[in-house]
Amino acid sequence: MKGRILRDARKIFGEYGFHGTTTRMIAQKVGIDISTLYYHWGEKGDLYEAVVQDIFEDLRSKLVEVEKLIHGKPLSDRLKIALDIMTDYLFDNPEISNLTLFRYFAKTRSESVLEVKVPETMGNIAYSMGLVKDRKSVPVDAKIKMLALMNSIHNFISGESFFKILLDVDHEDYVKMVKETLAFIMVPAFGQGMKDIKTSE
Amino acid sequence: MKGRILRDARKIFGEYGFHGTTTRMIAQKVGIDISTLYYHWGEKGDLYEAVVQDIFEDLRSKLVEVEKLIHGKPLSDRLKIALDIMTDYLFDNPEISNLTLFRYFAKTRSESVLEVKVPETMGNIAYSMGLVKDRKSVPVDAKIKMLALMNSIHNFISGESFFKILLDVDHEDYVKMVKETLAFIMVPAFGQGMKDIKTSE
DNA sequence: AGGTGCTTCCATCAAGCGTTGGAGACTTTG
DNA sequence: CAAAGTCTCCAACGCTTGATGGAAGCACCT
Repeated sequence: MKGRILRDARKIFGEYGFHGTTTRMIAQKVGIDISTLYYHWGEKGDLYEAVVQDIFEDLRSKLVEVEKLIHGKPLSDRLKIALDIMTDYLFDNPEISNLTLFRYFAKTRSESVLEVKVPETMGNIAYSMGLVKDRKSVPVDAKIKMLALMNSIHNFISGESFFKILLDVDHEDYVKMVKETLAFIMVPAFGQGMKDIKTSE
Repeated sequence: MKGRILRDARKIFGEYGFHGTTTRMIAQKVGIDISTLYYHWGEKGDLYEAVVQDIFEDLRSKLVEVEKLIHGKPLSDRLKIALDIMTDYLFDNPEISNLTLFRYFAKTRSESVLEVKVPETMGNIAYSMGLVKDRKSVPVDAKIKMLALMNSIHNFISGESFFKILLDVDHEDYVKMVKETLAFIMVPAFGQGMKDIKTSE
């Protein structure tokens, strides 16, 4: 039950954000009384924290999976494959993108432990992309590039409902266009700008 | 007074989003009673619509200004200048980025007339970037590229408070890094991928 | 059968929300 | 000077919110 609540809370929080979500909405989605929800998770903020923690872990383990998959391949292949897999994964779990962006852009009320772990993750992505040689000491300019990369994907996932109407395409075409656009932008940038580092491998 | 309310409402809505903002917060910021606010603007949703409309017009007129400035210049210069000016402008008016992203990513409750005007704007950007030759008939793949471009900027503006801590830099360095990163990613992409169109000018 | 611990629901609370009515104050008009 | 109009605030409304206390159900052990 505790897990079921967490799973449904993810979706609701992801759609409406922290303020836009009410505990009653979550309880209704699960099909239980609100007091049952409070029994298992305590206050709303605690549940939210747990949800954020949860999606963060999911995202991180997915990134590890991708890293193993692309290891050893040439740079532009690595990037294309990673983009492809991550895009598919996030389209299947849009709450991850939604909540990540919510966390970035909406006013934070209480600083959590999570914020320390995000840079670490960005460093890991930079490493598996071959942008840096040492996982431990990642320069800020590499981190901010990975941030831009990740956010571009998140944007397209979270904005789907809006952008789909705007571009007047269906889901299938939208997914295809997103992948093409991401490749169009990212491959030249990271392919070219990184050649100096690449040759030293 | 009506204008003063609009100006302050922009900031509050931009920081906390629609649900995160209360009419009392806005009134307090302006320094008036809530009923005065209601006297001038009616219900919260109407004020919010007005705010969104307002920032949209601001953004559009700024884009027109940029278009005039870069007209006739070679492509990579156009892009660099446009990025530079828009980044500075949005750092000065972060509510524009905040509200734009909020509108894209948070659940919409009532479809507005605005949504029809956004694709038109994206088409105009694509035109002034030299991506398309005809302002009237802009293909979807050009629009989605402009969307990606604009969103990348918005992301860095809206996420500043979060990313600044994450990267452990101050405002000045952050702005510098953002500009470098945007140029790093966008210039190769649009410089290379667009050469075929460029030559036909 | 009775007790114990865990889980669920009903009823309810105080606080905060969006919103409104009405009474004053100040300016403009006759 | 009075009347009309414009603006502002105080007080309050009904409703939704996050949150809780207590009773009922259920499985398990003795």
